[in-house]
Amino acid sequence: MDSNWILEQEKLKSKVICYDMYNWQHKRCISRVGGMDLSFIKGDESVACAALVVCELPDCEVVYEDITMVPLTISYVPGFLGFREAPAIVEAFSRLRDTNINLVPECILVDGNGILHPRGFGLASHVGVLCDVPTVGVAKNLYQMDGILRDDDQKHRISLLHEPGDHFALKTNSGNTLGLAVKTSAASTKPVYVSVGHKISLHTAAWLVCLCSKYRIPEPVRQADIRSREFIRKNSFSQK
DNA sequence: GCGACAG
DNA sequence: ATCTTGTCGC
Repeated sequence: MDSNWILEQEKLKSKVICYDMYNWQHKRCISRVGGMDLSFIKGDESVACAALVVCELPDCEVVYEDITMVPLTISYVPGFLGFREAPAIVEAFSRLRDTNINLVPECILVDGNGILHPRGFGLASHVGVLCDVPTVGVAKNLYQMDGILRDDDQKHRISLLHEPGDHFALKTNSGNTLGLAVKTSAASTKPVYVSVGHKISLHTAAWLVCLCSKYRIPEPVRQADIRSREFIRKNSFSQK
């Protein structure tokens, strides 16, 4: 079952575009940024709450939200997160396109990695290709691979990050830059790991993440996280 | 065999 | 991911 997933990732990965398809950064014309996240229930592996929110710049005011309970068919397997979480987001994005095309965001921030992934195809790229929308991967923890390690050198470079916007490249042994460790808020010690999802350059991706960050986690993703958790709590799905 | 392992 | 409250500090 794993080999089929690898073939599927390789097939979809060939469609990934790692450069800007629009000139938002130069013209400063981004108006809406999406964010997605899934929350789970402690003792229930069968369902999860998926959230897709749309924030409007420059203040990241939430102008749209789609919070839904979704069935889970696949368990979490490191390296294959897309197969577990992408379907719910693809459906939510499809609903948004069908019902509120005027609120469709220019880009979606995804919690998880883009091409900063063992096979270059993380959740953010998965969502980007399936929805054919620009995406950025924003991971809270580093997925170690190819010489990109949480070693002392890594810790040292993190300690050198001071101002929001400070960052350093995450390079493989062969010298390829797969992502950036970015300090997004003055208060946080931990950086966020940004990588290209689809149809955006790494530089623009980091710029956008910083543009949307009031706290460590960029607002669109943070709001999706808050709202999906709250939905589970209010509906007492936890007492199962 | 042992350790690693986004969410 | 989730289990979990308050608390120390800017």
